[in-house]
Amino acid sequence: MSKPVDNPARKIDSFDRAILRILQKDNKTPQRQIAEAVNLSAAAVQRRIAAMESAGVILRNVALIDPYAIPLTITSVVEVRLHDERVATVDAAKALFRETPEVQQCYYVTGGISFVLVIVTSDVRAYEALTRRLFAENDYIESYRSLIALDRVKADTSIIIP
Amino acid sequence: MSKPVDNPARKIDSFDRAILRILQKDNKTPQRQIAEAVNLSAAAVQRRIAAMESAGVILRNVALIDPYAIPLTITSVVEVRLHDERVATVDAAKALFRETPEVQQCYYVTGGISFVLVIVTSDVRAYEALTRRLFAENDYIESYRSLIALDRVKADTSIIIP
DNA sequence: AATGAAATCCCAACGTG
DNA sequence: CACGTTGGGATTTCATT
Repeated sequence: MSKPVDNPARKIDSFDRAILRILQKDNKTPQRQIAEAVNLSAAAVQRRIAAMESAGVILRNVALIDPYAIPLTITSVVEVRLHDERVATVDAAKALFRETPEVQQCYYVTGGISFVLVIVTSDVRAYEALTRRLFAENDYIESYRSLIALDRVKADTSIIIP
Repeated sequence: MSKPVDNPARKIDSFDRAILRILQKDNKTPQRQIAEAVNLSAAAVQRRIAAMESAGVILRNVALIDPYAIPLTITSVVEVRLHDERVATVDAAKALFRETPEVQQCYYVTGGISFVLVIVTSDVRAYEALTRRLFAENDYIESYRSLIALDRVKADTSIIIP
């Protein structure tokens, strides 16, 4: 499982939430401006941000990149079914997906299938080659289904450049 | 479809890619340090970042937040099927998903289903209420299937706090 | 929690290959 | 046209009250 928080588990109050709401739109917003928006001093804002970073509430600060500009033109959602759900099998699959840069997201889910992935590649050729390597040539994967995205309607995700 | 790039379409060279690779891990990395890593001057790095921002290559700069800290404990992948694929119907669905904060991601896809959503809510009660409102009580949605996430194996996404 | 000082970083101007 | 160097201005960061 993924670890929720590093530190003691900080209590998030409404000030923290207000700050986070701003930082998730633009984390370069000046602290003065944040302070004014949430009715705190700049120093208080600064302390809270630092605390949330060390507590793991704020995981990372990143630039969101347009995949089409790289260009990474193919976005695909893939449903993966495993042969069995033994711990060793599931862990092996998780490790594989974690270390594959084209796999931008991976969820282990209930409901008939095992994993849902979001994959981004430069073109269909690369996509075809990747799915062959990841799924077709893989023992513990029973089946998979590709859903090619026609539109990334809402996808504010941190694209990893392979 | 969603707009790829605002400006003329900037050509991304290997310097830009190297810079982006750093910024998507940590966009607060000092320009001096980036400069040293990619063998450019700090000013050149600054110019390239500014150019990529105005060209829309860099969409936004955001903090990634741990949903469990908010706490938003339920992550779910939902497959949605529409009654028909007429433009008006599809656009209405897109608009609905765009304006619903709990819908963190939305892809319009091929392959038997219409949309794949990633939804995050505070608990199962909120999730139940949301799916009722979004799907069950909605004319143009034929069916949907919820896949509850047991593990966010890889999910470096910008969580929107509802 | 607020204030002020010090360090750091960002940004514009200029000059050069 | 893009890069590098330099200097001014702003912001973050830290120490003190």
